[in-house]
Amino acid sequence: MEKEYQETREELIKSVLDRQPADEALYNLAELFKMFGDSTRIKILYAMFDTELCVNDIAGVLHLSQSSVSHQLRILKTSKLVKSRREGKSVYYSLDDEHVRLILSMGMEHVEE
Amino acid sequence: MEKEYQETREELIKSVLDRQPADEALYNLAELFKMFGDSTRIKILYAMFDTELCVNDIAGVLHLSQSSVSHQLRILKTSKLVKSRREGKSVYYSLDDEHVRLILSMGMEHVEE
DNA sequence: TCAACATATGTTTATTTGTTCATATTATAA
DNA sequence: TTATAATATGAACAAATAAACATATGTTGA
Repeated sequence: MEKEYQETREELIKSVLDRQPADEALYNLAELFKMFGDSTRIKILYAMFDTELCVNDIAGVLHLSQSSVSHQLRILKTSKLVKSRREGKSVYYSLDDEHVRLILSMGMEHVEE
Repeated sequence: MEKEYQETREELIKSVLDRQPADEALYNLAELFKMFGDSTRIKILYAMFDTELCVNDIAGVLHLSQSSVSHQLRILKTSKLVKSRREGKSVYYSLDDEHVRLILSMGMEHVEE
């Protein structure tokens, strides 16, 4: 009856709230995925999937402007998705973390279905 | 020497290009991640992590407007991340795919470090 | 120190996108 | 069939953001 349904519903709502991660965690999670949510950045990340590359190489390979690549790399670095090291005039970028590869692969799997 | 380095470099570039997925696949991948790249949508998805919910419940639990939730659910449904079934006046939404849970979990793991 | 090369960064602009408000659609019960 | 509840949708607006352009910074070799 009505009363029982109400209680069950409230319990459901309560359990959802209990399981729901803190807003801050979810905000950070969204920020993380946002990094992968742009074609240019995805291309850059994939190009570095198993090798480090310098800015000019990335721009050349992907037919992007140096400025655009540099801007995006900065964003990716701020988000700790890539790291860099300087060698002479060049700066070599690479994926910062095995998780980045995992997330990329997992997403690609889903898309390829 | 210069020549050898050049060849190695060119080979590297070539191998990167060989491994790089098609632009269309990368575009689709970016579109997928874009869905997870918004706080509101992430909250909605997480709320449905292990239960179906109707629009009003989601709006109530997450303190969002009915309109906003409905708009976002439509976007999520178009992207095949959620599915829905109607029961009387209510429409129940749930995650469409085990991959969605996996991607959420993988991302959360990375964030929680 | 100066020229060149590689990268970084500031600014502007155009586009995308999430929210709100108003209204339409759909379904149920009286 | 009419009132009400639940959801969907269209339009306007504001905020976020990616790209382009110009310029600055840093590095090396002559």
